[in-house]
Amino acid sequence: MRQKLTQNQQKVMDYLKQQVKENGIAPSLRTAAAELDISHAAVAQTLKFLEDKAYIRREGRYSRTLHILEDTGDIDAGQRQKQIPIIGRITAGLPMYAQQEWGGSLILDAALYPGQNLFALRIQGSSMKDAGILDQDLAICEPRQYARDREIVVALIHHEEATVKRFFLLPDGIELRPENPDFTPQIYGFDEVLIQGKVIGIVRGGMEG
Amino acid sequence: MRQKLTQNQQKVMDYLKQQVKENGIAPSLRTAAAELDISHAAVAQTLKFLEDKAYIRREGRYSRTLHILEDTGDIDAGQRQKQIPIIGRITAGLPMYAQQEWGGSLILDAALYPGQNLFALRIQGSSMKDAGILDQDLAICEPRQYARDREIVVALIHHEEATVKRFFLLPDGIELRPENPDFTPQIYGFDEVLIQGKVIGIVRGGMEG
DNA sequence: AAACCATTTACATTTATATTGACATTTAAT
DNA sequence: ATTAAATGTCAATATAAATGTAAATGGTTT
Repeated sequence: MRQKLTQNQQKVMDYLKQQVKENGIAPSLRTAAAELDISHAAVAQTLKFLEDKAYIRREGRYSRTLHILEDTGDIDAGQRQKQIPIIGRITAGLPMYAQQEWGGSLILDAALYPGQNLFALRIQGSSMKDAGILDQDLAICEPRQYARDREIVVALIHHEEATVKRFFLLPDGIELRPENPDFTPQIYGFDEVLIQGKVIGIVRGGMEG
Repeated sequence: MRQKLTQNQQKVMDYLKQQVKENGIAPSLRTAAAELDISHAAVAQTLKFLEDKAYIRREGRYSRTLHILEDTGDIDAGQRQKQIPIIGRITAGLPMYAQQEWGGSLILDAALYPGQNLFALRIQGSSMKDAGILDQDLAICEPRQYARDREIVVALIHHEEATVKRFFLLPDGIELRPENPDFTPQIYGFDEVLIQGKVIGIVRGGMEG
């Protein structure tokens, strides 16, 4: 939804529309200023507001070309919104919703994260630091019961602890490798690890401090 | 269960819902006051009650942004989506609004990223790797003309090159420090660097392969 | 009595508007 | 090419309007 215009902005807007319609080109700042009986810089300032509010679009630095934007507004936004749950803990295969979050859900861009039944997991610790996954990040995950070599996955170890690691398939087991030299890779038997999903993205917020 | 509203509070609540739906933004106190035919302070007071009872949520001290909350205490999903532009290039000191050479737009969670006029910047290179910011990530930025010590900022160097670095204020200049040992910090004079914004979040997608 | 509703008044902050003057760029004339 | 005029930009500044907040006060409802 476009922001509404103030009275003054509407006046300038109307004037612009009329001028463009009559002459095919926008008037110069000083011409407009004279007709509107204000200073040229004031006109320039109002044009800035109009551009901010997406009513007009100007091109180039010193050109007078100016487009009047119709209200075509990107309404496709509604289709692009996707709401996924934020999982707190994963225990015994049953994901538990994290209620301490914002209602336990996260809005994200469907265009960026294709797939269905995605979920988000809040990262604890910095074991995947070198993969650009930090403590408190939200990992966007796609549910999966299997994994391919070198993928970053959400794994449940011993039906208890959920962790995010890089997955390696060994001849006789599974290696879950952190991406941080302070942590050591762990090797498990096939029956010790349950793959829960694959990490397909990261969302980090709250970098206020 | 939420506390029930009084008749008056319900009236104001209904009015707010309708206004937010129509205009996408809450009316000013005095506008609301005029339409409800009470004083502006009365509206403010009722808003406080509504916020206490978790029916609405307001942001900032002097901002008009207001969210309608659902029964569960969540922000209504419709209000939680926020669409921000993805800035493609930052060129020659042009102010932000002029650079909207559509790299597209991004939907994100308004609850996670408060603030107005946010924009996104696609990261090139891995100079901020150790801060968990990787190549091709989308940096969520808040427009800012200044920066505080140690903040991660978007800076324009010599009116040409836009970079994301950690900001340090020195006695006689500015240090822009990468977070990657392969890169070296750079020191600039005050007039060589233009702060364009502050990085408040990261969105990473496409970790398919 | 306590919670709620409402008013008036004063105040701080933000946003919009406007001015002036200097400057850089473009355009047109020479 | 040079010059002059027109034009857009920018900075500093100022003012007005809109807006949210707070305090003091009193009425109404429960």
